[in-house]
Amino acid sequence: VSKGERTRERIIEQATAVFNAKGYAGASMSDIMAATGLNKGGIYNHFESKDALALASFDYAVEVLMSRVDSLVDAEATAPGKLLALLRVFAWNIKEPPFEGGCPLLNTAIEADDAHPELRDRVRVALAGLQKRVRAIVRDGVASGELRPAADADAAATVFVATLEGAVMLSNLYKDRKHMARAIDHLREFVETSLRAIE
Amino acid sequence: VSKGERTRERIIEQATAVFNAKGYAGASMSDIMAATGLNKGGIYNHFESKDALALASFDYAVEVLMSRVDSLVDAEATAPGKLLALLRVFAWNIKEPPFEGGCPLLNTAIEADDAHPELRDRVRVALAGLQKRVRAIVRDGVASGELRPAADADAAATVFVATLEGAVMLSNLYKDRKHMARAIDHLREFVETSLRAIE
Amino acid sequence: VSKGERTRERIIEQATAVFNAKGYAGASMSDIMAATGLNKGGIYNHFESKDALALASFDYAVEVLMSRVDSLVDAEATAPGKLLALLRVFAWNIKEPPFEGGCPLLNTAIEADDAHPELRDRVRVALAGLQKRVRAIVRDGVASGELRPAADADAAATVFVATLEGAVMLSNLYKDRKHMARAIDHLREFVETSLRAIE
Amino acid sequence: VSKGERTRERIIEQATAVFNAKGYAGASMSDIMAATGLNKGGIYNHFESKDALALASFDYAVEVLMSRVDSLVDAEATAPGKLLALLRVFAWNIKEPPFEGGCPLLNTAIEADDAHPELRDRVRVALAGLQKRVRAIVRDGVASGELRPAADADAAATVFVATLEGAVMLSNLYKDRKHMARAIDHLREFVETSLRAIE
DNA sequence: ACCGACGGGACCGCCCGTTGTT
DNA sequence: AACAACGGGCGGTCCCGTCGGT
Repeated sequence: VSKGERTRERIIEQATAVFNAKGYAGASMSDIMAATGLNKGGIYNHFESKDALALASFDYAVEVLMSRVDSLVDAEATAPGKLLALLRVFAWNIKEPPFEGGCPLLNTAIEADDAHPELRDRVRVALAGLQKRVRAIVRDGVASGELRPAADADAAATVFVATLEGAVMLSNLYKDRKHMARAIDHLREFVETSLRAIE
Repeated sequence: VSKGERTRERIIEQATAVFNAKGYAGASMSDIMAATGLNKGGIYNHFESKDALALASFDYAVEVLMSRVDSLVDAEATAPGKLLALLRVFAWNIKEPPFEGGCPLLNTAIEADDAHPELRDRVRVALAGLQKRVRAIVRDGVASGELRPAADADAAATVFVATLEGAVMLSNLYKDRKHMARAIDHLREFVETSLRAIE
Repeated sequence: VSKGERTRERIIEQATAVFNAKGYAGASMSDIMAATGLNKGGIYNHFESKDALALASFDYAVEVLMSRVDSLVDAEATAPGKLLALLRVFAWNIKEPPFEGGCPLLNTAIEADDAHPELRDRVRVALAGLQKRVRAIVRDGVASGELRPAADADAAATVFVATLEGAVMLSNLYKDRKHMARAIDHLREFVETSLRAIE
Repeated sequence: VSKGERTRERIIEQATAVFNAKGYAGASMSDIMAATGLNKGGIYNHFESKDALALASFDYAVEVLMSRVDSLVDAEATAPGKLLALLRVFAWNIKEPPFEGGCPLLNTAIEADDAHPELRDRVRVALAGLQKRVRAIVRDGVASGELRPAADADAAATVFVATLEGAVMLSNLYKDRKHMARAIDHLREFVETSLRAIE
């Protein structure tokens, strides 16, 4: 791995933190210069524009987030276990956030929606990936008989993502994890009483 | 009402639309000049800074939002009726949004969280108001026997707001109302099976 | 005439001098700020971009140049007289240049040719106007019998403009009016021996 | 010839094209990197600054230009023949330009006049060389009796260069060779009727 | 001999807010 | 009450040139 390669990675890591805390528009290249300790020339050697850096940073954030999902969800064998694992990921993210300033998916979805088409498309893909994950778990669970046949995979995907992202917003706004805890309790109850197959 | 008073109102209304679509940092005074048809001096006569206008605009947005809540919720007599009415408010907001660019509460919560303390405090108050509303309905419902005694008013408040705001984000991101529809279906089911008193 | 109007004129006058001396690309907005004594905001209030100012400046330069042509050429009654008057205009421009840095038409033609289509189109129009002027004089002179019937108006237009602009370049390069003087002598001879009707 | 030597030549050749098309100020080292396929270090190994490269490029352009002059003029034996050969060089340059973007002598004379003293001095030398050439031909022609004794060598030098360079400007500006054709016709006529000795 | 990372600075354009003028 | 001129400053981008490495 060359020196430039490592610098590029370092820039992305630092920039992701800055972008997530201040927003893409709110973060200036000067902020990123300060965070990386590099000068203008040093950054523009690796990224041809602020936008290019923003996209790379978002991709990196998604990668980090999904690796957390993978590590906990893949460790579980059953469908209900995987769903509960996903809830623990969000609890983890609140307790030990990978990035300051809240969930990059939510933040970017809000900011990019009307302002930044390219970024918006990437959030769509990323959030669709998260929903697809839930959907697949539910479908597999239905097929294996762990979840009841009537379980609606699409609906579950929306409900999980919406509730959890909404709870991220509330917990960060009030700096109080109780909102996430309540959302998780609710979804756990939802899994147990509405999705899990009746023995 | 004086002429100046009416101008001030007009500025706020137009500015609210601009701020909600572009964000507080992303919207420039030029944007607001263009939206209002006024010149700099005309605006700064009524607001001493961009920030002051932002605060007034946010307050106005909350007012509009809450009046929708009032109009539908107050028309219902029972606790379950009021909860379902709240769901209809969010369906309404998706179908006929009072402002372009999504829910001002959510947008502002995301943008102001780390960047704008004054605004963040107001979002806290506004979202607390919304939760308090749910909480009061649930408590009244429990007291009146319409809802089961075990219904957790605090948890319900968080779950309602989190799920609905999360669904606003998804529906706006994908320009597809189905996410809101699913969230509403879920919450309706939640009301019927977990909150409503068993006869 | 409002104050802003007068400021705008002043900016154009000063900017024309700067642009003509340093070229459009070579002149910075800072140079123009220094020349006008105004700040960025003050200039961008009157011109939406450096380009817009460049175009206005070029138009102004052409105006000044053509007014010199008008004042001397229109004072003459005969075709040969008008042609010789045009030569005196170029002598005047060398002796008392309206702008530092040479002929704006020549400078702009060279710089804009490959780099600035909008400006190039304006130079084309301006230089075509100058040639048209010569052409009209020659045609009128032929019609009136002052010039010989074989006089080629188109060729004369090209020869006059090419020779004089080339002489401007040489005189400015060597800071020596003799090149212009020689070009003028040559063209005067050309008028007398090749164009003027034989009595 | 070493490898470095050949690289140096290649850089100069490519840079000359870039400088002539974009101007010395308008051309960036990035442009030259792109044109040469070399990287910064590769170029700065051979030239200590952009300026040094600009000077070398100008010298190279002059060399190419003068070799065209030599090849056609030296092939002629008589003074009038040499003068007409010079006209054919300019026709050739318009039809098959050695460099994109017009005559390097004219371009550089215009751009460097007020902005780049070192370069300006070199243009002076180069254009003085061209005029000296004409002057020598005329003087030799007078001495040999091919041209009439009254022929003014200095004036002829100025007139030739001014008219031809002016015509280069017009032909390039309008992308139309007719201006050069007219200038050449005029100068040919000038040679025949004003310079050539009367038999 | 050549590459590539990087510093430091200048560019144009836009920003917000003030001030004088209608 | 509203307009319009203007100051001062920061935004992202690109520049030239240096220097460590290959």
